[in-house]
Amino acid sequence: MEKLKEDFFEKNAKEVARKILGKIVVRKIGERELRAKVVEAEAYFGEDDPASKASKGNGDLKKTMSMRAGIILVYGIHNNWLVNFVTGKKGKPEAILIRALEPLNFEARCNGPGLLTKALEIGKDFHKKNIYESGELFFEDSDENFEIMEDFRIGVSKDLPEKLRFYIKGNKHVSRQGTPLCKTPKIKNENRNL
DNA sequence: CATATGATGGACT
DNA sequence: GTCCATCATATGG
Repeated sequence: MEKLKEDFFEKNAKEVARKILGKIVVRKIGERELRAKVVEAEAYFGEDDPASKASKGNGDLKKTMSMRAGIILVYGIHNNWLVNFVTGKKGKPEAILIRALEPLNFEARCNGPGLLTKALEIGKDFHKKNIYESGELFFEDSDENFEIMEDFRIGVSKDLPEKLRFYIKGNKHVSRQGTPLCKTPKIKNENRNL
């Protein structure tokens, strides 16, 4: 299968989050090549998205999200690294968060954004690299067919009134199949430009 | 430098 | 379902 190119990621984050499902993440570590299928992803926007830290004046994060599509964005939270990929046109702060993977040729738990970065040995050193040139982390296309579910994002305190989380129905590696926890009410946001 | 704050995960009821 | 250890960042003095 072919590597996914820039045009795949240049689209709206919501669309990319949906279409990345089923695609193959390839992580090369020396002689090893880890392959895993994306089973869950979320879309984030740097502006007009209260769930995104980039919306409240986070300089570097927002700047990175505005970079060219395909830039790898690594963000630390609690004691985990979360890996994102910049989407949309250059200048638009958008990204997708990879939340869960199905390991294909290795054994590891990848049913959560913090776990998959550990399994694939992705750390801050990948921040601002891109998936075209590094050769250590990229995506391969796939034409697998499956049913896509959508839901509100997980773990965010203030979500948009819009379903921006996508996952493969029935896949055991998805972090949560049921209703995600969303402690605070969804806020309204009419002005965003998705 | 000090402090606040989670895009978490796992253990537990 | 609930609780909470733990640490990379952001931000303010």
